[in-house]
Amino acid sequence: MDLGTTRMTPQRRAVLDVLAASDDHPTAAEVLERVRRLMPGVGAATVYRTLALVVQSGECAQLRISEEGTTRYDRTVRRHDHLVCTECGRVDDVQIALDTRVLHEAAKPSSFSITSYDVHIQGRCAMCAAEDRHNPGGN
Amino acid sequence: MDLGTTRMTPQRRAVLDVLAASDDHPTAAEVLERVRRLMPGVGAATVYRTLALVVQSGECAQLRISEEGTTRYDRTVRRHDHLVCTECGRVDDVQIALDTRVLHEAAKPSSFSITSYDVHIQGRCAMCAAEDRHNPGGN
DNA sequence: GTAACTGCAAACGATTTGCAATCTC
DNA sequence: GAGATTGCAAATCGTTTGCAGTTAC
Repeated sequence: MDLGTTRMTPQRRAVLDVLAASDDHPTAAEVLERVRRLMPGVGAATVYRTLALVVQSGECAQLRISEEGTTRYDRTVRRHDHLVCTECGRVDDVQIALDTRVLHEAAKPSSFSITSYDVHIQGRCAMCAAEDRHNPGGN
Repeated sequence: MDLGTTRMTPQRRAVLDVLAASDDHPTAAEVLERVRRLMPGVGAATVYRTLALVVQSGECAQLRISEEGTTRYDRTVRRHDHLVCTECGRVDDVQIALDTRVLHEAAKPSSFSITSYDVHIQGRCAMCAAEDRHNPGGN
C-alpha cells in the first residue's frame, strides 16, 4: 500500500491481514467484524477508509453483485470471473478461458475499447443444492 | 405485471411506459425523474415499489455495476451482456456468442449449477475516447 | 515535531416502511 | 365497498465526512 505519504498503522495492518486471509469476498461490514476480532474497538470509518485506499492502490478489487446492495472486496486482483449463488449469496472465483476476439468483435460496432471483463455466472452452489435435497421446499 | 392481486394504476402505467422507452439502463432516480415528466407529483416510494414489482414479475432486470452505488434497471430481459464505460458510467447492451460448454467446464469442479451469466465488459466508450481526443487530460 | 491517522458522531444518498387518505376493480 | 395503492414523512442501511485528540515517522 503506497499512495503519496501513507503510514502503516496497526489498524491498517489488521485490515490487510484480514483481506489476505479472506477468499470469500467479504463485505465491508464483514471485514470490520473480522478486524475487530483481531483488534476490538477499531472504528468503522477507519476500515472503510482503509478499504478505499487498498482498492485505489490496486491491491484489492471491488465487486458488486446484482441483487445485492453492498460492495464486496476481492483479494484476487488478476483478471478472473465469478460464480454467484443466487440462493445464499456465496461468491466463488473461477477462471473462464474465453477467446477475447469474441469480445472485441462484439465491442467493435460501438467503438468501445475494452480494458477488462468479468463473467458473472449465476446459479446455485453445491451447498444450496445439497440443502434442498435434504430439506425440499426450504424452511 | 401480475403478482397476486395487482392493480393497474396511472402511476404504474407511467413507470412501465418509461421503462419501455428507456434503453439506457436508468437508475431508480432517473426513472422517477422521467415518470414525473409524464406525471408530476408521483411519490418516490411509488416508483421504488413499482420497480420492485416489475423486477419480481420478471418484466425487467436489475443491474449493478462495480464502482457504482446505485441499482440500474434493464428493460431487456433476455440473456445478454454489458459494455460498461469506466469513465462516464454509460452502459450498453451487447450479445456475446459464448460457448457455454466453457462455463459448465469451469463450474464443474465446485458442482455449481448454472442458471445464467452476464459478461461485464469494462473499458472506454466511443464518446469518452472522442472527448479525450479533443480535450486531452480532461478538465 | 508535524503531517497523517484514528474514533466518534453527524451527514449523506439510496431505498424501505408505517400510515391515513384515496383510488381500482 | 373492500382491499390495494398512493404520497408523505420517518426510518433504515451502507458509506462518507468533519473534527479534536493521538500516533507514525
